[in-house]
Amino acid sequence: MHADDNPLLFRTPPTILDVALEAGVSKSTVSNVVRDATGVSEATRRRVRAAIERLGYRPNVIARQLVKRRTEILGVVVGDLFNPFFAEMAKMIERHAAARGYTAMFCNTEGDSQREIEGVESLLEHRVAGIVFLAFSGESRAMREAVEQRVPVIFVACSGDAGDVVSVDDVQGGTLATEHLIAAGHKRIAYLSVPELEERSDLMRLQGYEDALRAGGLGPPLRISWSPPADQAVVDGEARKLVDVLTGPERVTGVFASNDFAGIYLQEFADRYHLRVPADLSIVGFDDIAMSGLARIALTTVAQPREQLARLGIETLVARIEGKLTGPPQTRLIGVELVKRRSTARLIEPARP
Amino acid sequence: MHADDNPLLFRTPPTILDVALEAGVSKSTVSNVVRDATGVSEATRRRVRAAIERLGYRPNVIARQLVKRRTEILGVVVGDLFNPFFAEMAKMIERHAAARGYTAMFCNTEGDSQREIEGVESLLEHRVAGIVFLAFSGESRAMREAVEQRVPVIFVACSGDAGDVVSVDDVQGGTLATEHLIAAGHKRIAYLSVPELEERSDLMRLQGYEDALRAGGLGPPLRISWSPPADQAVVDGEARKLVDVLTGPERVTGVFASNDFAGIYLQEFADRYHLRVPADLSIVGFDDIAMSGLARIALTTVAQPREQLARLGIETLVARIEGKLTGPPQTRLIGVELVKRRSTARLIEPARP
DNA sequence: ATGAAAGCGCTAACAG
DNA sequence: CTGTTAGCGCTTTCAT
Repeated sequence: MHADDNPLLFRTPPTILDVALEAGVSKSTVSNVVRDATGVSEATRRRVRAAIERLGYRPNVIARQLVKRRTEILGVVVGDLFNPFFAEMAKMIERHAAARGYTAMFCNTEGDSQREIEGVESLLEHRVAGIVFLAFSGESRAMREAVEQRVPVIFVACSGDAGDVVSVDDVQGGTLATEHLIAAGHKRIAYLSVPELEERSDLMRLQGYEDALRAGGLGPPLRISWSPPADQAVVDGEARKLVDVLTGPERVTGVFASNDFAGIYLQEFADRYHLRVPADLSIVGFDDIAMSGLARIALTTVAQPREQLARLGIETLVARIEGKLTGPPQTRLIGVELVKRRSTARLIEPARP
Repeated sequence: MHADDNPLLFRTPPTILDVALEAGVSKSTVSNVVRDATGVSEATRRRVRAAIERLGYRPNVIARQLVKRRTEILGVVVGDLFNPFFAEMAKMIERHAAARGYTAMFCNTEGDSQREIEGVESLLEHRVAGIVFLAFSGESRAMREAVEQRVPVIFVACSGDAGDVVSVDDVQGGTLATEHLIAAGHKRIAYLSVPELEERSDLMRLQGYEDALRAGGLGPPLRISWSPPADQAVVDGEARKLVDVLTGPERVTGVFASNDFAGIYLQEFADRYHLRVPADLSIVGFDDIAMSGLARIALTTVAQPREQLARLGIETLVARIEGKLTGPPQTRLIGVELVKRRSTARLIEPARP
């Protein structure tokens, strides 16, 4: 009947033609059955189904993609799966994509823009139907081409101007976090960022921090860049020992960390140096990853509604892909909430002379 | 020259034919240039390269896959990205795959065997070159067909008999963990597992636990199944309040948790009930995820060499794919080490009458 | 060194 | 209701 007499061993996967031969019909009929197209008699349908079953036929998505000139693969560009925020987002993105019939192809950029470009390049070669950026380090040639070639792009929990954006209001979040510290009586409040966070979100959270500082009559802003668990950090462009920033009379008493990952590692750093959190140092994070909610971590943080971001992100991207959404890129900003936990407390000022 | 006069807007991606026309050569020549094949004069090569650049041509991987009848996509079946162990493994697997020219396609099964089957099915339809299981819930039809159709399969940090295995010695790990508790004077030691862990690893760690218990003259084994953060747990098949197991004169003083995730949530549970870890309860985990190393968590645990697992796993799988490794499935078990931290301590026995 | 031609497995008109 | 046919964009002999 078909090429291989031993259908169970060492066979090359059966094709639609094998099924057609086996069922005694034409390729098209098999195709119609497989695609659940109308206009196939119930009898034929059954016969074809039986043949498919017998042969263990599985449609070759690649051939289908080639002729339809589109895939149902979504590219997902992730900052760093090591950071639970990305891992949790990645999981939700994958789930929503799968629910809508799309498969996810991941690229972990590890914050490296070269890897990001290569990743996008590879996604584009695979002709993904759309790209989800969970982190985006900046415009590049690959990006521009992606847009030119009309691959819909969405920025989820980050931002870029090549496509739709579904994100939180980073400025508002930064303000919320900083206001919380100000309200607790802190005067010297720093902004801490780690290299893993992509630049735009970083800048906007910094912006919110600066706004709040100014509004509170405090200042000047103090910006710390730190790669945990290093001893050194860059403070306002100058290399200093991090511990020096957190001790002494002029010490920083409140830190708004650009994300929970940074906040938790700062807390770890404080523990190591016997600085008490929150007695000596109050810390606010951003994201509200699961870990931050543990009693032992108890990080006060700005919560990102991850589930909502993922859902809206996929919804929007799929609408673009399927042509149900047209027009210029849309930005949808979701409000954030501060979750108060035990990493922040009212500042106990030493008595002044 | 080619179909679209405005190459920057709304164009369908240029094909190899567009490039050929643009460069004034044949498709084959372009193909030869793209694939860096020998036998193309330097002059032609340059002309073709220029045309590619001008048009922004990017080879269509799908067409290539169709004709070569193989992809360079690796399917990765992940248990649950929410668990940092999987997230960290996923990241490393992706990195090693990318380093060898393979792209990763992920399926998050969330411990659900139905989702696992659908995921594998989808991977198979996409004609992935191989499948990496980071979690495996059991044999299924899809699995059997995967093997029949000769898609190489590898089980990393888990096990199955349809392909090669690169994993740790779960029994040894379970023994190590339990022996540590025994050596610290604990008499009533329980084994705790959460539903997310796949069955085979679970069973083997349980086995190691039972072995150690027996060797230490202790017993009978006590097995707790718990879904954090529930109050109830199933203890030796019987539903009980978890807190009751951990309090009272006959209380369990040492727990070997089947993974860090479970261990950390048990610690959280203990904190909530004001049980002191390790004074009232010693906990040993398994995996050594980054979180366990934080001073505030400080979970004693059996470390899985994740980097090594990922590297060996991809190495082996790629060797199978490329035909450099043949013969029956191989199992490679890697030794584990106990990392002692502050979640375990010597048992202070109350004075006996 | 280059080109022509035959598919890879499938879908989608269009005929019958 | 079913079959025929013409590609999708690429690789790969085989000629030239």
